Amino acid sequence: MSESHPYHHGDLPAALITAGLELARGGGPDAVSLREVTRRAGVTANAAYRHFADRRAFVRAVAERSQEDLALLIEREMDAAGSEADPARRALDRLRALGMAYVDFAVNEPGWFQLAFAGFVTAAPPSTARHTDNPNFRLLVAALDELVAAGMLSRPRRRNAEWACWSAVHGFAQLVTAGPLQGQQPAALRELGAHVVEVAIQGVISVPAPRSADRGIAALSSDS
Amino acid sequence: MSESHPYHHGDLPAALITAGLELARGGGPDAVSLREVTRRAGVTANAAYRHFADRRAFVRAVAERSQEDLALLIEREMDAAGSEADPARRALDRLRALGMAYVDFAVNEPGWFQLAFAGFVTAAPPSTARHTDNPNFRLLVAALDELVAAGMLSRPRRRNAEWACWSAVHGFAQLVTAGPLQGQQPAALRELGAHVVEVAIQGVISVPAPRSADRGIAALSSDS
DNA sequence: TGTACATCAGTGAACGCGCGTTCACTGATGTAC
DNA sequence: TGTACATCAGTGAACGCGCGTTCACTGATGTAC
Repeated sequence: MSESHPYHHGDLPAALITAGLELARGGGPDAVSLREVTRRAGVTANAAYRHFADRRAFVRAVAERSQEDLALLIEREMDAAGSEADPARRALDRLRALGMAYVDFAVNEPGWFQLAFAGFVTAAPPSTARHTDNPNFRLLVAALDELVAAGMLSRPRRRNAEWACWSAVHGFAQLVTAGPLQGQQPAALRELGAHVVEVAIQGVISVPAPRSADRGIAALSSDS
Repeated sequence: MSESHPYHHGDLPAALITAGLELARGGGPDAVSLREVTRRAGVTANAAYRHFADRRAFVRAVAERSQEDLALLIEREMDAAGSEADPARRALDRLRALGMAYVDFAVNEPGWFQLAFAGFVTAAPPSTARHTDNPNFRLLVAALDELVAAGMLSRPRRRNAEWACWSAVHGFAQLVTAGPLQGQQPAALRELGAHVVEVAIQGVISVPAPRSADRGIAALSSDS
C-alpha cells in the first residue's frame, strides 16, 4: 500500500464488495459499514459514492453476491448428487442435495447467510414479486419440476411445493444462524438438517393437495 | 404529563417495555432504543439504567415479552382447536393450530416476530442449550407428544420432529417478515402458511426414522 | 405519632463515538482533431 | 504524433446525528426507634 498508490484504484467496486463480504462474514449485514469498507480498500470514506448510491444500495449489492455464492454451492452439490441412473431417484437426490447445500451454507457461513437476506428488508415496494428473479428460488423450482417429470410428484401436489421446501430449509438455517441452534457442533447440525430436509421432501410428496386448488402461488406472484 | 409529574414513576420497567414493544412493532428490534423508550415514558434518558444493565439486557427483556405473547396466542388457538373427540384427530388439529398461530403471529405482527428472536442473537454462550426454556418450544414438544400418545406418530419418527416442525413454520415466518413474501396479502399468506404447516405435519408423520437413531437431539441439548 | 436516616429511583448535563453523507476540489484518463 | 479538453474517479475536510453510557446530584419513600 505504501509503494503503489495509483490515484485510480483499478476496480474499486469489486474491492469494496470483497471487503463487505469480509465484514459480513464475521458480523452479518449490520457489520457492513461504508467507512470500514473504504478503509479496507485503502480509499477515502466517500469514494464509495462514485459507485453506489448509498449504504443501502451497497449492502444490497453485497447481499446479491452472497445469494449468488449460495446458488453456486447449490448447483455444485446438485451436480455432484446427480449420478443415479434412475430418473426418480436422481431427482430426489438432487432435491436433497439442494436442501443440504442450503443447510451447509448456513452452518459454515452464518454471517453470509444472514447477509444474503438483508437485501430483502424493505428493499422493494411490497406489492411486486421478489422471489422469481432469485437464483436460489429458480433452482428450487427447477428441482421440483424434475421431480414431477420423473413421476415422483403429482401436478396437484407440485403446487406451492417450493414454499414448503424453502420454508423448511430457510427456517432451519435461521435457527442455526440467528436462533437457538447457534454455536452447536457442525456435525450435529448437518445431521439434524438432513432430517429437516427429509421431512420436507417426504411431506411435499405425500401431502394432499390444498383444498382451494385454483388459487395458490398465482395469488402471490402477481403484483396485484 | 403537565399536571401529574410524580418523581417516582410507579412502574417504570413496565412502561419502558411497553414503549419498547411499540417501537419494535413498527420497526423490529433495531428500532428499540433506550433514548426513545425513555422519552416515551416521560423520563430522563438514563433512567432505564436503574432497571436494566444496558441496551442489550433491555432488548432481551422486551424480546421475552414477545415470545410470551406468541406462546399465549399459540395456547389460545390450540385450545380453540381441541374440540374433536377422537384423540388422534384432536392431536392433529392442535398441532395444526400451533403452526397456524405461529404463521398468524408473523403475518399480523412482523415487527414483534422479528423482535422475539432478537434475544437469541449472541445472547448466551453458544455451548448451552437455548431452546429448552423457550415457552414456544415447550408447547411444540407437548403437541408432538400428544400425537405420539394418540398413536399418530411412532416413537422413532417422533425423534427430532420438533426441529422439522419448528424449521418449517419459522422459515415461513421469516420469508414473510424479512424475506421475499414481505407485504403480500394476509389472506394469501395464511393460505400458503396452511399448506406449509400441512406439509410439515405430513412429513413428520410419514418420514422414515433417521438412520443413526441413537443420536439426534441428545447431541444438541447437552452442553458439551 | 414523630423524627433521623438509609435506600431507592429519579434528574440534568455532558462525553465520545462511528457513522452516513455532502462539499468543493484535483489528479488521471481517453478521445477528437 | 501531439495537443486541448471533457469526463471520470478519486481526495480531504467537515457536518450533524442519535445514540449508549457515565457522572454527581436530589427528591421521595419507608423503616427503626
